[in-house]
Amino acid sequence: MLSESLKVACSNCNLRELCMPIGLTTEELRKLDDVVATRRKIGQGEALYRSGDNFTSLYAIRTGFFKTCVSSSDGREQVTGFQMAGEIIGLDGITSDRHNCNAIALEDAEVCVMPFADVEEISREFPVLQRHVHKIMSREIVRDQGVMLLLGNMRAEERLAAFLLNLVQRLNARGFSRSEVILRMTREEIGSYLGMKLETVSRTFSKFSEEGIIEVKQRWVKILKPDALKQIFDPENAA
Amino acid sequence: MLSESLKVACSNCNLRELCMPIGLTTEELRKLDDVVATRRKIGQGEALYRSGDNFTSLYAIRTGFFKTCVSSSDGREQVTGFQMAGEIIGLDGITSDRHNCNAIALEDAEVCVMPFADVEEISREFPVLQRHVHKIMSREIVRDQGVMLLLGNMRAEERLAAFLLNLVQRLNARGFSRSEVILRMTREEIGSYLGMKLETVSRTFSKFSEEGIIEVKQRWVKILKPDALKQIFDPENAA
DNA sequence: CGAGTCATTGATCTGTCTCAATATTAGTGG
DNA sequence: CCACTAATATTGAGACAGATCAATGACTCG
Repeated sequence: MLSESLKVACSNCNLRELCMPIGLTTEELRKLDDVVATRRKIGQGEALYRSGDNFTSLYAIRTGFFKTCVSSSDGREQVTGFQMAGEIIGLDGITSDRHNCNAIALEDAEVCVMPFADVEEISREFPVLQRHVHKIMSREIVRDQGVMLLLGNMRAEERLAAFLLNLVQRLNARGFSRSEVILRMTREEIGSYLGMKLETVSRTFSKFSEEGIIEVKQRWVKILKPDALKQIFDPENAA
Repeated sequence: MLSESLKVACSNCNLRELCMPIGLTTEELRKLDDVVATRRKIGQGEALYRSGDNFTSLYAIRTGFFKTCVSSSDGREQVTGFQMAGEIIGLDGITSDRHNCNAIALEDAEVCVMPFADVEEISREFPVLQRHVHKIMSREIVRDQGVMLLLGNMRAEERLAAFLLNLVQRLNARGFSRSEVILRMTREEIGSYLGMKLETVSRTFSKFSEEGIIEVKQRWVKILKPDALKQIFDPENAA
């Protein structure tokens, strides 16, 4: 059995229920395997791509954890998202054929390289895949709208609560614990994402901890009262 | 001559250099005319679509001015963007087949209705159009990243300066003045978009006015020193 | 012309930032 | 294996940008 060639196939990737192959037939999956021809490893702290780089491909994260960030000309940096296994990054490059943000690995990572020309070609052939690509882009737009709501309307505690819940929810969908997380990012990166200073992030963690809602020890966080967290950023709809 | 039928055609729409038909051949344009079969008028204050509505179509704005906004379950509203002639709205609905935000006309408006299934069909036929649709979605993602940078990193003055410059730049691309604007939105809507309270918006307008950078009289704004505005939110790269 | 919406301005309050000191952890080389 | 260094995290005290509360003014539209 060609275990090597099996490895690089979407058709038996254990992320296929989260990633690109979602809802495809065997036939469509086989075609997709041709698109995802190569893999790429990125060491911790390294960039998968940087703002200004030529755009050629989308990337499906196989393992590892990324942040994407934009920076203004005067050096201010804004983290625009954190991405994990099964998520697609690189969409920002399509408009101008150049990437518009940096994608940095927060731990050693591996991605599947999907040349965008090939993605488009196979999309023309398979409406199901075409729709899926569109949904992925639209999902990113909807996510961004949620971040705007967070940045524009919420207070520090609400932001951090929303952040934690979103993180564990996504990790849970990947088979990890719903209550324990090892954060892959620094307080500064969390703060940048949430529009607050690292000291405020740290203080807010401590506050939650004092209130018995979570337990924190540096990067390790345990959620003791998920409902209390929900109530913080969404008082009406707390479960 | 069938002046009526000419009117509903992309092929002789005066927005075709800004909107969907960008860069298409005559043949492709003719096909696009079939997609854009209908128009719809929306009165001031009315919704083109609301969060939760079934998603069926994208909309190209022909005339008028829109805001899009999301609201959290506890009633907080965040304006996520202001859209004008030639811009495409509705992309948020693709992921879940339901719209995820409200699109409200800020003045009487008319849109071209583009059933998304038709857009996808013609995209499969014409790679140029397919790429264009992808670029439109990617452009929205990049725009959203810019808003995140604004909301996460900038102070009130910087936000308002960036907002004004962006607005006149887009109006200018549509043949309007680069220095005078009639704002179509209230101070509260500007504030919601920029993550600040309406009083702060008003005060910041007044401050710019005192400094001789702009002239303001309610909804009417004249930009006297565009470079000074640029310098506020981008000290390094001011023209 | 009158009622309602929207904008401006003032006075005060507060959440978050800033500056600063200390503590913890991870990484490095002897 | 341990000391040393650099990076990261926590915590405190004080300052400030923007929020809040409140009153007045301007415009719009039936």
